[in-house]
Amino acid sequence: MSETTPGAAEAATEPFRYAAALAAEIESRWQDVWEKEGTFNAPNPAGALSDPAAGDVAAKPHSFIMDMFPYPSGAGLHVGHPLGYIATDVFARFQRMNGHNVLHTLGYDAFGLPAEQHAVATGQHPRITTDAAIANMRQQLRRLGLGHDPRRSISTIDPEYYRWTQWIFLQIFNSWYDQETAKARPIAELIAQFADGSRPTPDGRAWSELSAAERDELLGDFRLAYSKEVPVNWCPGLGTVLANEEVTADGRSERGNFPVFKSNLRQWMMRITAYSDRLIADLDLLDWPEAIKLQQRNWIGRSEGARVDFSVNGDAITVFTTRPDTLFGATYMVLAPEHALVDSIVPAAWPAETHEDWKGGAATPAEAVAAYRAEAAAKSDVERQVDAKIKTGVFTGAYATNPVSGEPVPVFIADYVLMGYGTGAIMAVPAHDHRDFAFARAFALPMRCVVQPTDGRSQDPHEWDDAFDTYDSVIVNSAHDSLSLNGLSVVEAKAAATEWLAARGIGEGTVNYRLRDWLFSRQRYWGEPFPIVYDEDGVMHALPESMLPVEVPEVEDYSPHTYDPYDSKSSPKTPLSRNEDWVNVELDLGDGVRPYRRETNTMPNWAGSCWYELRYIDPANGEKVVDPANEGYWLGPTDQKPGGGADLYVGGAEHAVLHLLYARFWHKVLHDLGHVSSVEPFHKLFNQGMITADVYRDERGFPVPAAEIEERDGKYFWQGEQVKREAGKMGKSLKNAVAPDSICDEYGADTLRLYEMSMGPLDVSRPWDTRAVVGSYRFLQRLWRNIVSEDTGELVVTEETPDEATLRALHKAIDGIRGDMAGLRFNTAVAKAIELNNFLVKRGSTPRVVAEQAVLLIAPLAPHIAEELWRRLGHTESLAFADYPVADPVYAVAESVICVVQIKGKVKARLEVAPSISDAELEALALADPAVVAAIGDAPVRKVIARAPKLVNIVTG
RNA sequence: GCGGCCUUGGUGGAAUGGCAGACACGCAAGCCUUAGAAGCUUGUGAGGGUUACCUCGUGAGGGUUCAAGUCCCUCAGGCCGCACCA
Repeated sequence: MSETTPGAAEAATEPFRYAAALAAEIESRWQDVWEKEGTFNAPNPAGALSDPAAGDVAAKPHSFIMDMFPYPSGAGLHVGHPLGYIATDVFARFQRMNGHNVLHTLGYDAFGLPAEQHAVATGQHPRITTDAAIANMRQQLRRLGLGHDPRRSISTIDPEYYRWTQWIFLQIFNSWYDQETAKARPIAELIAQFADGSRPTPDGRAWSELSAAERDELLGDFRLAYSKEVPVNWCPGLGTVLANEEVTADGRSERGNFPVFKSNLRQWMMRITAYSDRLIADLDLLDWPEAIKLQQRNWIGRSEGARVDFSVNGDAITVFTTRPDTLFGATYMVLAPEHALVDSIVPAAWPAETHEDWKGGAATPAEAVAAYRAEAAAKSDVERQVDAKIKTGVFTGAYATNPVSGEPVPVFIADYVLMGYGTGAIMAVPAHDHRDFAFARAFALPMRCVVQPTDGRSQDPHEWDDAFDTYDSVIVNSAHDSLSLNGLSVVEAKAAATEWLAARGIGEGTVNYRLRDWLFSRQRYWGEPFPIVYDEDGVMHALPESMLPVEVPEVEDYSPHTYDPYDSKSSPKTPLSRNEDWVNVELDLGDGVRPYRRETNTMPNWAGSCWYELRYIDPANGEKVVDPANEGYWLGPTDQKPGGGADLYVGGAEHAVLHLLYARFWHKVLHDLGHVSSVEPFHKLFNQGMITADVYRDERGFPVPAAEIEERDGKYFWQGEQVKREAGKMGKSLKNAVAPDSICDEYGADTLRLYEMSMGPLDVSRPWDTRAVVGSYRFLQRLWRNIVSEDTGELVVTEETPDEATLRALHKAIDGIRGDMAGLRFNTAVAKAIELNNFLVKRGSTPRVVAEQAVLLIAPLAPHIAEELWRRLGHTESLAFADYPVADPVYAVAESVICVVQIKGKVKARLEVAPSISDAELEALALADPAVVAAIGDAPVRKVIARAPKLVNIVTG
């Protein structure tokens, strides 16, 4: 490739030409200047990063512009990765030129699975491979000329960073959610309530009578971070448990694509569910894409309904339903197989006349239940979903009583009812629910129609093909002495039924959420250790702040303990537990030196990214997670940002319910506890699209190197063989990755930046086309040529006063580009800059004042060439803080506009008119135009619409 | 199944309800060059006409409007999210 590189060939013969060699020289020189002078260091109002020389920064407008920080992969970057970084950099530079104090930096999210897997594969310690990957990435990104504040570039694996991750964990651990005030409070305040009796303990004993273990257990039910045995997603192939958000729709791990099983394990959880309502409500404060807000709302899944108690042999089974109006139609019940009440309701023998199909072939109900449970537990989530259409289950042998009809209803267990949602038990209304209908058909259960069908079917469900689940109808067959729902609409009946239940103490209106608590522990080496130890009695102790950070220990063997991916009976083992020297410690936690065992789970890789925006603000603060003065300055709420948060956050939409939900949750806890003034971490969110690339596959379907494809007559060949082309992601595995370095080598970083920004709107995916990059390169060459001679390197700008046409072209460009920049419409901003430049090319010469404005206009997009031209135009200061051009309204409006005259919507004439012309004048002018008169002919004019100054439409006939 | 988004020349894309196709790639012709590459100039939605110019045209069909790529409805195709969530 190097032989055909244009820059290399030209460098020797044309030293003054803006080609690769000159671009490379300019770019590395300016990158050095920026670094040496600390051009992009943003002063804080307080602390180590404040700068007296910067004046009163508090009085300056300021912007905090962020990227979702990268995971440093060993594979290196392709051109798709920096798209967002370039976009935020362009905007950050634009805002800086608008006088803003701009905080813009980039850190590294470096704990996590891939680094560990890479380390295991190469036999190198994860810290070594991760550091190497970060160094490589810094190198690649530096070439792009990103204006970052290097002092703020944190890394999550730095002990000085994760000591604060652990500190925040302790804040969360030492808090509980007070439903009364709807906010987190220190756990000490709850203990005080128990101690002084203002809050009774569950069993009524005094707090002082409880053992340490009992107190521990009780507080665990309140803490926002707690350890508990719960059904979790166990992934034997990875050897770790996973959060719900990390499991794909088809029941596999997002990383590695291994099957995931439900397993009851003691794990760390975060009580994110306490914040369900606030996480939904505060979305209204945010300037986020509606699609992302919707995804978060759906993920939290608020649904209003009722809890209803069904009695079984004196016990009550509580169900959650969104349709209390159909209570009369509940003809059986289903519990999740894991439901705690199952064992207590199962009778010794099958009731007389039990349907054979209900028994699952077992001699007793207990055997049937045991067999079904075993079967369900062995199923992976994948299998469970594949089998979703076929309803399975067994009868428990018990009957419950329908609270409104008083009828006995059989109680089943079935895996279509999930333990994790609602109460893990349902009332089944087969006539009006598709799943219940299918189950009832399979087990020959009775059905009752209680909602009047509106599609012509009869009221006998046994004649139906499927359930009738429309809300837009009225209730029927639903009355007894004290309650009649007949004739009520669905909405009215819901309220009436709920009220009736509440009055009798057997139910109440309630809200249920799909969101579950966040599974927060992983069986990994390469993550933050928990600042938790256990004493000899197994009682948990949080370490004091003074013992932070708990460093990741150096070990011989850091590989995870993985299993056969399908071995659902396996259970997790933590790599840290192998290291007895580290696990067993002697500490003085206030009552003398005692032996303790450390917690050996580690935090998930999301932990570090849950709060990094706070550390960007105050990276060197050793006293606090962030100085309130600095937090308030950069993130504090304002009229424009009612919840506060970073001014712009750019990243991929794939984090919609992972990182973005977790980070909002942590931020709210820190807010409640008084550590931050902002309620939300990110005010404006922008999702950039993906850069896609053609994938070429051979006959066997394997990708072949895209760079080696030859195209002939619309067909594609690799090494003489015809191959197929398809659209795909860009990446190493598809052999179509293009490295930013290769584009920089061939054209320069400014060309790459410009090309990426001009490919299309930032928020949509677009295909990479290496051939098209040359267009951006040519533009920069023409810009250069308008200002500097290619033959001599001398300035060629003229000292003339620009004529009016030139001023109009300039100010029209300024006006348009300014608006486009502010709206992140960089593609059209580039187009307008090219138009201005093309105008100057045609003009034949460039007046100095116009050249300077053009250079400033393009500076955020192509900063190196702009700095160089600015310097050559005689300026000694960097243009990073020069004022961005402002359009003069006198010239931004065209002197004359072409008005189109339409007759019945078809253009018949064009008039050149002043922009200030009135509708009436324009109408008169149009009707007098000979072409218009001719076109109208004899037809009567029925109506004339004039929209000065651009359009007149004459309606005839 | 539920929810959301998208569909414009050969390609990427542009168009506050007001001249569809800005800008760029590609392609074609020309200039330059020993030749190529690079660069420069001109042209480039489709069809018709010698020119002026005419007709058609934004996935398909319908509607609202003086006027629709843009707003509404139906349908098709594609993408994304959720999914046995009671």
